[in-house]
Amino acid sequence: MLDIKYIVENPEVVKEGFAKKGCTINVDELINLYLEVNKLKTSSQALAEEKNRLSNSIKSASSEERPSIIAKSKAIGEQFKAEQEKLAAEQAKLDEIMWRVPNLPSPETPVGVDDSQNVVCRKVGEIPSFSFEPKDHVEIMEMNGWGELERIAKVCGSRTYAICDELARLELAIHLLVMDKLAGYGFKVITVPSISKEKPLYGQGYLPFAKDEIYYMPEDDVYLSGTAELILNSLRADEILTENELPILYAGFSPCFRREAGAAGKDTRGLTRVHQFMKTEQFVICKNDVAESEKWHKKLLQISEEVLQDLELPYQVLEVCTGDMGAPKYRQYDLEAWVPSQNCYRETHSCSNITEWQARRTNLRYRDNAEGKVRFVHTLNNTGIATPRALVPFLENHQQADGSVRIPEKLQPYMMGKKFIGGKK
RNA sequence: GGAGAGUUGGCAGAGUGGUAAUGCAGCGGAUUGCUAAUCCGUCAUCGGUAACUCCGAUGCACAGGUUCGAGUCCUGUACUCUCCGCCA
Repeated sequence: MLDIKYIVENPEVVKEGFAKKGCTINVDELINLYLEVNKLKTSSQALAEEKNRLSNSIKSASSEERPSIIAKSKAIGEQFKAEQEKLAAEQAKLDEIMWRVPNLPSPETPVGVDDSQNVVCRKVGEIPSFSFEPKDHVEIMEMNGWGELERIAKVCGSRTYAICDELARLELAIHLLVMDKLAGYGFKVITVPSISKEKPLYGQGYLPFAKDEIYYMPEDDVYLSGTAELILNSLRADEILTENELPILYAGFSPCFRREAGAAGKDTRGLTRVHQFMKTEQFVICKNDVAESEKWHKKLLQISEEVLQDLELPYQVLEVCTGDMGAPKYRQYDLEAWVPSQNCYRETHSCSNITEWQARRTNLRYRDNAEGKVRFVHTLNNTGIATPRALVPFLENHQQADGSVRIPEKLQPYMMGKKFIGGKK
């Protein structure tokens, strides 16, 4: 959500931002609607004022005066009610649009229409060369008896997964590694529910944009969360924090659910794109200052790069272009890890600065120390790690000739000291 | 699932139909001057205004209703607490 006053005062800036984001909302119509709503507010407030004045005079009025004042007040009340209804209708129109207004992109963000125009910032780590015919992750799992992908699809449907033995342990071990790392950086580790009411989905900016992506359970009027960001973004909703509480850093773990409705036919093999997965999420609430939130944005990126480095995976850093960024985002980096079987990099992390766009939706504010003013916070989010997707590059990059998989040094303490898992017995 | 109690500003907490007390914290100001204290001001959102320290509207969990007038009365919903039941 943007500040409507900012839109009114900077229509050209907003038009340019909308164009870059591929947003078709008509800014001039929006502004006119706002001005119309204000006019109605002014006129209905004048009636309210008169109505209050009359009502309050009744108490001290004599019994002869009362009936005529009551009659007058009643008549104005009717007028007021009619005016209110008009106002409510226009206000609802305005609100409906405001909930669809995207964040404006940062001036540094590359302008583009789709992912083909994302910019590669750097490549880190060496792409492995194998002295044998490398397998893809599904073959490695089959060879080691680590998967039940076909059977589980019959039981639970497509895009589900079941993994076994050392690989099951590995999945959890990676999350523990990431949680410990985040805790070391001062993040508060928190496990959150995967069940959400509707309001947080608007707060995050999932709704009204991506209704098809979300599981909904009508019996209970609740949704399944696609990310802990959803819950963490609303955890402090409606609060007025003190500036001294900031920044607030959360490392949120949760099972995540996505319908993947828009991804028919894509990544149907293996663990890349499943309906249910686990994610440890980085979430930051900081002061309303772009320099401050950009500093945190870089920090979150650095932490997730470290995660990939600890896992010894080659990766590239992308700066996502305006047309490929979601509506909430001011600036976004993606990390992609090398997947040998696909001969390309595939997304593992998505790191975003949302500035105050979500805070306006959740009404999350803080009182500024310097002036005692109430301001909206800035929020940022980044993947810590998401599994089983991260297991795809992991298994494929670390596979050995005998089918075993090497465990990087940083991860070994979480795997009971093992240097390899699987392979010929 | 059943019964009862509750939800008032950043926090605490009064207020049983007639303009939301008071205390604490934070912020601003003044005064005193042995390291702190005293006093004054200060809730949020929105509209008017070039702007405000000015004027006004709205807000007592949320949504309706009754009334000239609702924090207060009525209905529904959400959430919290207590007890009972069920349960991995």
